[in-house]
Amino acid sequence: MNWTDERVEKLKRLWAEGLSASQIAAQLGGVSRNAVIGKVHRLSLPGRAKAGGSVATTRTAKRTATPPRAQNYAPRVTTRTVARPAGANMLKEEIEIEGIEEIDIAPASNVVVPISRRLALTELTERTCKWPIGDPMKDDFHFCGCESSDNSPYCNYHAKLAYQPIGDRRRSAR
DNA sequence: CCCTGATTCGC
DNA sequence: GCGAATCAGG
Repeated sequence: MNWTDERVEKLKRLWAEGLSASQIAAQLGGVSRNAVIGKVHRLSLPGRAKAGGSVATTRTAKRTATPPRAQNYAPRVTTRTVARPAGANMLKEEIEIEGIEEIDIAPASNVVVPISRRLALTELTERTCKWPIGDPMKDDFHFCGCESSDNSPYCNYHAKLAYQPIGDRRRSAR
């Protein structure tokens, strides 16, 4: 990949927004984080205030202080729709999911709700939360990206929103 | 070990 | 100019 004007502009914009070099590299595609950092230096763009610090982490910590709104945590397991191609037959598994009793997933008021790091698909690792956010058909589609809990594709918070592990599913009375 | 940016230097 | 390798750090 070469540094076209378009890619350079995107680099400048994302760098100014505070994204890390690796995140920018993933957004641009075809370049490593080293390439991004090298380019930043060659462009004489202002470096980070504190070397080694994580801007994304800092922003997350700052925004986490925002009190969670109760509206976001209403039980919704039984009403959550499952995305699938139009006209596709409902799978047995999905039918069973609709039978799960409602689970109170509202966190206590003192629970810290992780804020999305807004990672792109290519930025996900084995230890980042893979909870999708937004419309996959739109530009701003991203994933939570918070640190995932052990043996889970999601962070602690989103794991509570996701379906329960098969072995732990509680059936409704009906 | 995960990650961060900074620097060096062969290409 | 480019970026992998490396360094120094959280």
